[in-house]
Amino acid sequence: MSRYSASDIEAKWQDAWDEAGIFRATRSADKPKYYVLEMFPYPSGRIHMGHVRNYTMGDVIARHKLATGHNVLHPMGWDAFGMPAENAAMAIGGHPKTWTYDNIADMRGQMKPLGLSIDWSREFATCDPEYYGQQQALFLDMLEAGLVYRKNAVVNWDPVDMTVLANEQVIDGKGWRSGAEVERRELTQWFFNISSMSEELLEALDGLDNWPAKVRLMQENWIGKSRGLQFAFDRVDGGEPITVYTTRPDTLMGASFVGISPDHPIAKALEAESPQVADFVAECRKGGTTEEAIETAPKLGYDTGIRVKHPLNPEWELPVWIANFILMDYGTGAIFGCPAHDQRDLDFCRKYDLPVVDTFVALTDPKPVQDEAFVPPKTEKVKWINHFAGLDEATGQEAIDATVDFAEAQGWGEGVTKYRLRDWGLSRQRYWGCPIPVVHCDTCGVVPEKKENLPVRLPDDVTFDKPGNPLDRHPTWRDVPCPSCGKPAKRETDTMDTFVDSSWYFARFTAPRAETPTVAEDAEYWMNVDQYIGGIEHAILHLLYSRFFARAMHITGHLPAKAIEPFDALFTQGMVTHEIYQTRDDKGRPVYHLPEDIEDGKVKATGEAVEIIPSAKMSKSKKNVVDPVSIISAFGADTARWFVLSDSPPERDVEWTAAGAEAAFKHLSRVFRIASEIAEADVAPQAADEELMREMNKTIRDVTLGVDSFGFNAAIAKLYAFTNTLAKSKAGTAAKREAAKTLAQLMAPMTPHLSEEIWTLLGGEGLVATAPWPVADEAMLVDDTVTLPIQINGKRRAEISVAKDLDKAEVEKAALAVDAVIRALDGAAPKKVIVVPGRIVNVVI
RNA sequence: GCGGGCGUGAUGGAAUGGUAGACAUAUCAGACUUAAAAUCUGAAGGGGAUUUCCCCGUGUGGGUUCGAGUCCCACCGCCCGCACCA
Repeated sequence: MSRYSASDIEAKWQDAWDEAGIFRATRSADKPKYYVLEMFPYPSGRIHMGHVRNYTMGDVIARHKLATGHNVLHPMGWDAFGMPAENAAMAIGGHPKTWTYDNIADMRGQMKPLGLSIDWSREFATCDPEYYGQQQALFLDMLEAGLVYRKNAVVNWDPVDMTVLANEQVIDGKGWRSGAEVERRELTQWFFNISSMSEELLEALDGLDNWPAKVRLMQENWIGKSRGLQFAFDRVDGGEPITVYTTRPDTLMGASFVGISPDHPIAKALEAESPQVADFVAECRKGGTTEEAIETAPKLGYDTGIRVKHPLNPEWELPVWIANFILMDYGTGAIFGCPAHDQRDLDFCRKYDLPVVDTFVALTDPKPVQDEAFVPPKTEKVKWINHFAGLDEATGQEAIDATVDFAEAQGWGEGVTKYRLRDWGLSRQRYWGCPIPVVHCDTCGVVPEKKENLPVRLPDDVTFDKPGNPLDRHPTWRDVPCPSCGKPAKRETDTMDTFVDSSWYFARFTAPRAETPTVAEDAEYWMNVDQYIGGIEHAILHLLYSRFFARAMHITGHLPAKAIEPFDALFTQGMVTHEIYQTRDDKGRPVYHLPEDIEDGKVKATGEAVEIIPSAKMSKSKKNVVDPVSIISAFGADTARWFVLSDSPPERDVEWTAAGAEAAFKHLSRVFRIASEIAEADVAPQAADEELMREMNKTIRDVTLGVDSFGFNAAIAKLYAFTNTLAKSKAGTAAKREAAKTLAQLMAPMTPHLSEEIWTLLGGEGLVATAPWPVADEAMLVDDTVTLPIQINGKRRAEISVAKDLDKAEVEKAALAVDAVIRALDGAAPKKVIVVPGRIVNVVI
């Protein structure tokens, strides 16, 4: 009998699957389709355990669906544009293209040994001209449909690197790479008109029943719908009225000032003529943009001297202040401050000695506001003081509605709905991205490139030795004739945000080689993605952008109406974590050590004892990483796959431990050994056969349920238990053989190579991967006799064994005859006896 | 501050309102072995009685129920997301 040798087995069966072509997705009318997709990776060059977990989960689903008679689409590609490639080119030379395609080759080489059931014939990278050319075509269609436009926007500009920085690349107001003070610059940029779909994107969240509630909620908050009143304050000096937006118009009688943003047009006008205002505004803009800085920044205000009239009482004048806490981007950039019912306004008024007027008080404890604003839930009833629309006791919401009606009836304000969601700026002043396919002509303006000229390819002959965008200084690429009038013109040198690339790749997988972005029949057949799997970190941007793109692609005729919500079900998996091993150097600074350099809590090389820091996400800087490649070479892919699924529920983090990995390997070896023994045995049928078959059918039921409901860890626990049962069973060889073959089938989604080997060993026909998934025999799931626990007053005191269909009265009789019950009753009659058939008996005394 | 989630043995975790701790790790004991590894068998929530019996036990306190880890209320702790959003 041979030993379990993962390396021999795994390569052999991967070849067999390839040869049989069983993972190639095909359209056919006779089978239902199933599209399972894991979020595609960025080609960093190395796969990590998080990838293994993510793709294994998808693979379990894909293989299970294949075995249950579906046409499965399970593709893989590369999110291949982006800054790391350019940074590498700047840091170590070379070309982003070479770097990226080399990385893709390396990663594919690391991924293939995992034995994933991927249709590699559909693979693409977003930096393939065949892909980004179609993306350019989509862009042009969206431009024509009014879904893309240009406007000025303020960006973080790094004057040394001559590039735009994302917010997270600005650290303490300085560029993360150059360290230069970041400037705010206004540039003309391209935007997707995602805000035009705010309401639609919000409402459709309701239909996404198979998405985590958490993700839907995060998107809802991100879209940020609010309903309020918009109205204007007339200026005493007759200047342009100041329009404000408020979600609490009911507190208008508590207004004590009007506040405007430092970026408000009035503030800007004053800035130009008054040095004091200019100083103040500069002060406001100085503070950092980090959350911490914003949070701790004190309230600053500047009285402009402008006075406005209260809309309900023209005699009542309010001062206009510039305040640093008012955002120009939200609402109208101007508010009225009601200190009694808003903490920010209260802080502000206390600081600048402005009046505080209560507009309502609590019903039970009516006292005026001191240092804490009174902000009860909008559903709580409160007592109103001198309410203009005549309310006395009412909830905040009722008062808001009444106020909006009142203002609209009197004609000085209107109810308005606003969204926090802003348009998606897609311009990046970068080389390694999808070129925006337009030309700027002095005569014709912005001219779309002709579709027959697509793709607008990135030029290869670029250098990164100078700061700035190489496209911008590439004359032969940049200087082109205008597609419209033919006069000399310039190409757009901005490229697209990489989120664009990942916003439609799922659609492209349905027809990856087509000469159009999608093909109607393929999209109709394969869409939607039945199960999408990825990390929670993409809960907002990637998923929201994809939902927008799917709608845009429908509008422009590239996706069917059913695909506007492209992901039917979403699963967000947890991370793979590991302990951190730390020592300290002679200056007391922490030094981290790789897990493979540690033995018995000591550094192998030096014998120094390490401090163990609790598990955290695997990261290179903390060195708490385990390389999938070395795990595969030590134990095999099946062990890695088994372990990442086994120890924790898939939505939670799983801790990688050496002991756990080893245990997984031992278990798979044991399964192999048990199966080998069965294959060689010859024992006649035994009385124990039936018991084994019953357990087998229960296992089929439980594992199928587990695999269907992302209960992978629970399914694996059942497989462990069944393996124990099989190992100890006294059944004959025929029954054991059947049990072991079923075990192979049930394990196949998780450990496909080992399962094939066992399947063949036991004389299974063809590949286990395509063998029909076992179905539990209902008759075998019900035991003839059941053990019922007997409770006395809800506490378990005994148990009885009864026939499964014994009627309630008989069960009650049997229960009352149990010693423990007789003792407890002590001759008295029970108050009540509850019999739950097949479950439990509870005797109340 | 707002919103959401989670608290179960030494550890990861299991449990359609119905025998809490499945399964696994670590631990301990035994078998096999010259020995070790591997493998196999068994023990194990806490406490008490030592025969198989009793008490306590799912963060804390209350409630609903014949019965609560599970449902409800309050509190404590931890984690995540958002945030001067008017």
